Amino acid sequence: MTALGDPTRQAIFERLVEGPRPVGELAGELPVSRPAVSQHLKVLKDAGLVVDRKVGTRRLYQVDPQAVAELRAYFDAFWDQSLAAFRDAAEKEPQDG
Amino acid sequence: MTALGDPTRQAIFERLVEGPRPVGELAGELPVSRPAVSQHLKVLKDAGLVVDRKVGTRRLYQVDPQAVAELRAYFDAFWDQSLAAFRDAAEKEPQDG
DNA sequence: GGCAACCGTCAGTCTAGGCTTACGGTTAGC
DNA sequence: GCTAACCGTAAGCCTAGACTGACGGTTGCC
Repeated sequence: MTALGDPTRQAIFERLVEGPRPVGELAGELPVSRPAVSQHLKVLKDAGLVVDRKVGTRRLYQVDPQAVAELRAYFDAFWDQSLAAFRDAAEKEPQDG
Repeated sequence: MTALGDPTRQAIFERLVEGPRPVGELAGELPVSRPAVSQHLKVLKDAGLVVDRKVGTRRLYQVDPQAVAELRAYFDAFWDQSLAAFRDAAEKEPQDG
């Protein structure tokens, strides 16, 4: 979660969802330098959100679907829980019924 | 996403999933002061993640299920997309046949 | 009215971390 | 071997923002 908190990192993440991309290409589309992108990618990689592989002199990064699945499950559980708590609170605090 | 990036804010958010809580109670469970919790709650509220209501002299905060639903949908779409891109990349880069 | 409990906001401090520049390492092509 | 392209890392700067202490406002109770 902390990894996706930064706007730049989220922008990188969203681009990597579409498919594998090299570092330089990402930096060209973003208002930050290439090293900055490289650092963000390291954070995303350490968080397990992206994977990388070398292709020639370039390095391709891509979103790991399994990590997204875990985030999905995280909010799935929270949705059920918050919905139940919300109904519960609505019953105890009836404003017009 | 930025709102949930901070660890303290995430801790608050996770507690509010279980049900409505007053500010002072949250502050008692966390290693930060009450004003800090109040400020975090403001951020969460501005982001639309939580809702609040006054009950006597206290103010109860709670997670808005609809906001969680949106986050869920966000990662849902990304999951499909990243999975498709992942398979695609695997076909183009067959390491062992 | 007076007191206590609970909370939001302001001002100020201080640290985490995002960014850039500079450097070195690796790979492809000749 | 030489050059160029691509990238990761280190050092340093600097701003956003997380936190605290102090204050005032509101509500409930006697």
